[in-house]
Amino acid sequence: MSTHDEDRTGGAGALRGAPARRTQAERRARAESALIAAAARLIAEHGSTGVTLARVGEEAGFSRGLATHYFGSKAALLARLQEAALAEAMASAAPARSGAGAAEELCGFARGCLEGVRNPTDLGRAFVVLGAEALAGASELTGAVAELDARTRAWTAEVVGQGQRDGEVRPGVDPVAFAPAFVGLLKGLVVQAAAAPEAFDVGAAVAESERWIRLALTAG
Amino acid sequence: MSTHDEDRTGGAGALRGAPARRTQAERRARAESALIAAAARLIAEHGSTGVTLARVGEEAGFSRGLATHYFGSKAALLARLQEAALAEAMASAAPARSGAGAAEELCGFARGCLEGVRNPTDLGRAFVVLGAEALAGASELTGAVAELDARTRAWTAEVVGQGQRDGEVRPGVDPVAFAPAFVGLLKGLVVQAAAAPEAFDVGAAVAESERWIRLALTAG
Amino acid sequence: MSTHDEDRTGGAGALRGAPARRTQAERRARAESALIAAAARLIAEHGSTGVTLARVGEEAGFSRGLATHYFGSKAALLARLQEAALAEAMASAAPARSGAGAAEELCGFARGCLEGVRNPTDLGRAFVVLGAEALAGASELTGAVAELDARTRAWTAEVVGQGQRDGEVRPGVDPVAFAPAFVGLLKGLVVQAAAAPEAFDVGAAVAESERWIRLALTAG
Amino acid sequence: MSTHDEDRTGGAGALRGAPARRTQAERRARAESALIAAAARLIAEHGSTGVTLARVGEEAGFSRGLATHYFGSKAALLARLQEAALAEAMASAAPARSGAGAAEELCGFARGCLEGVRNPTDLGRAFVVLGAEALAGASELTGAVAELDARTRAWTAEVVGQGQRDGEVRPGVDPVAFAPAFVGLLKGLVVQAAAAPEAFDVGAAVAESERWIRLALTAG
DNA sequence: CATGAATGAGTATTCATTCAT
DNA sequence: CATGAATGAATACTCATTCAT
Repeated sequence: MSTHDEDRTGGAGALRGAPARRTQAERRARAESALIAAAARLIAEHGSTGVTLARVGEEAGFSRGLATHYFGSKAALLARLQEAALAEAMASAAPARSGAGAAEELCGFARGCLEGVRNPTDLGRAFVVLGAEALAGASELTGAVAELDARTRAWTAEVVGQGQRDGEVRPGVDPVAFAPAFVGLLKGLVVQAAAAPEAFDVGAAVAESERWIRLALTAG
Repeated sequence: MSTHDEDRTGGAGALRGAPARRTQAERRARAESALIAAAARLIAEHGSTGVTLARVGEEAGFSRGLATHYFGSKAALLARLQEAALAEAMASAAPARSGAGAAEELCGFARGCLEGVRNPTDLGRAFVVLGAEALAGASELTGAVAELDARTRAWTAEVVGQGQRDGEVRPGVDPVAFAPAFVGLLKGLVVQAAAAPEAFDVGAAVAESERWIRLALTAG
Repeated sequence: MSTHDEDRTGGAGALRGAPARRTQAERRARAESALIAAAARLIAEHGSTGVTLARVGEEAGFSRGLATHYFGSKAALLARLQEAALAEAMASAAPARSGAGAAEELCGFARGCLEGVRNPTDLGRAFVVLGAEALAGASELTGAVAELDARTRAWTAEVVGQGQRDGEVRPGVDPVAFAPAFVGLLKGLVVQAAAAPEAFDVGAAVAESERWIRLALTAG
Repeated sequence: MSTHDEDRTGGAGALRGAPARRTQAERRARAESALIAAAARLIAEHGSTGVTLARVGEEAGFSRGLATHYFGSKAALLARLQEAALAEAMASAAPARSGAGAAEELCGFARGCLEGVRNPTDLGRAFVVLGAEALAGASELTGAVAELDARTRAWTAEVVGQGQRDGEVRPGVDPVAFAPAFVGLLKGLVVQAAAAPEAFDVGAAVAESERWIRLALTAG
């Protein structure tokens, strides 16, 4: 195909060749994205049981068979979806150090997490749902969730340790024990909010959580 | 059949009638319990997808049709299971006040929760699994989980408020904001531990959490 | 693409034109052969169910769509394959008369058949498989197999008749009745050997068969 | 049905338990037989590819799902069918010794086989078809076919050996080498006749085969 | 009361085929 | 000419549910 284009366009062949290929590839990539987005939407709304390959195809505006055609199996589709969702989650899991103090950095992360609860993306919700279902142990996502947790804990412990070296954090604090409590506090809030967003004042809960974090870093 | 026989045997009807009925009712109750226990086991091990009415019957040592016969539909069986699991969970959700101080009461509850992670019951695991799947909103369990959370938060706030009236808890603390942070901390730890029990030191994390709770109750 | 290049390079058109076309035709013929060979391989290994148009293309080292592009439909591909396999089989079905005596000619043919069992070609195996499946009557190959049998019988009868005219074969033998027995003996041995090559001594069986054939030609 | 009868016949209550069960079991057994018969019919006519679980159910006069319900998978259904067909085939494969002479016994068997070609049962045709398809090596029937062949060869060798001990068969004949030739002759005739019943005179071919067999047993 | 036979709807998956590039 | 994107029909298999015994 690139040859055809080059044959036609003549001169600027060097630039044209790629687009021709990209057209097919683009079509494919675009359709794949659409399918994954559709799958995320469906999972976010109906759980992974509510997702069928046929529905994914139709939700994305294609035929019933396309999702199967691309991903081969439902498991593969879910795997791809998890990959995408995990990448999105990972991006925020261990953010680059901002250079602010430890307390500020941790509290900023906490606010970011809860903000994600208020304006969730389909992919984010799908990740939560899949992660939750993975608790049954049936899924391969279990490992991914565990890794994400571990990564966030490691980042937390590092921030706390740095705060100690900077003299901001009380020396008696054990960064390694601190981390799971911190991660737990956030996860627990997120899960509560996900189950019943209106049942309590999320803003106040975040503020209270920040109070806890600052106390845990500095008080004895 | 045994009823038929006993009905027919007539004679000592006055004496026989009640026991016979109780025997029937007991048998029924016993079989139902066995079915629910089997369902809990299956869900705990294979997730809610792995549960079929036929398998429940066989897992319980009965025929393939019995679960349908008793519960009528799969939805009804799951509802009954949720009910049972919820009852078990509720029992520990808002424990009777022990009379100890607020900090001690909350920390004791925290230790109890994490203990539950270490020695889980089938019903408990089934509840976690169903609750997790309920996040998708597809299930009717969502409401139950939310109610459980709410109840635990209410209990927490009450304990904190009582602590303030007793002078043990710092007056500046807002019990209503405190509660979701407390519940979140526990839920988050439980979920982390459920996903990867060996990934971190649960005991140390619990100790650290107690430190946080005591600080949040008393420090400024 | 190389053709395009050649088309474009123009210049020596008179000389280039024909070769270019021949190259095209050759390429096509070569690709078709490769596709048919790939199909034969797949059928020989996995039965006709294991053959898909896409797999044939890939097995041959081309794209998934090429087999469809060339043959139009699966039926057409199988037809072409059968044609090719039949041609190969026919070549040995009624070999040119060697000029040896009838007994020697028939025994030589028998040895050749059994040799084919030991070193089968993909095309040969595909023919056996397709022919076997054709027994159900679903395929159009049934006729081809029958024709092949008929042709071999005709050749056999002719060899026997010639043997009678040469005085080598006993006059009482009916060539037309002799033929199906001869063909049956060979087919039956081939099939037995194909089903379980190690279950009996093929060499001894061939020797015994030769004894039968010589006796049937000469003894009373 | 039998229950109805017995219900009507009254009296013999002690006999009641079993029949009730038998009715269910009978229903099942009858339906299973009907399904297998339907499957045999379909395979005989359309080959194993033409057999669908749904079609089997409908052909048998039941629902589309019943075959799956009973046999669990298509492979299992085919296995059951093979079992049944093999049992039928085995029954004639190594018949009880008739006490007649070796030649008579073998020729009688040959006539029986060819007779089976003229009046085939669905199960018999299904066996031939499945056996033929098994040549591709994909099926598990390959082993069954091989075993059937081996058994027939063993019976043949035994008959020949006994004939030698009786002085009817020439001592120089090797029973073990004789057997595959004999079995091959029959199989080959059967296959030729199956492919094209009208293409040659089966009766004459059988007579000629008998001539071969008698010669092979007695002539030098 | 209890069993299990029978049904049929739903779903994943395969694959020939059509069509755009 | 060649690739591969997209479709849709066919089919194996699962399972809740109904019904006969």
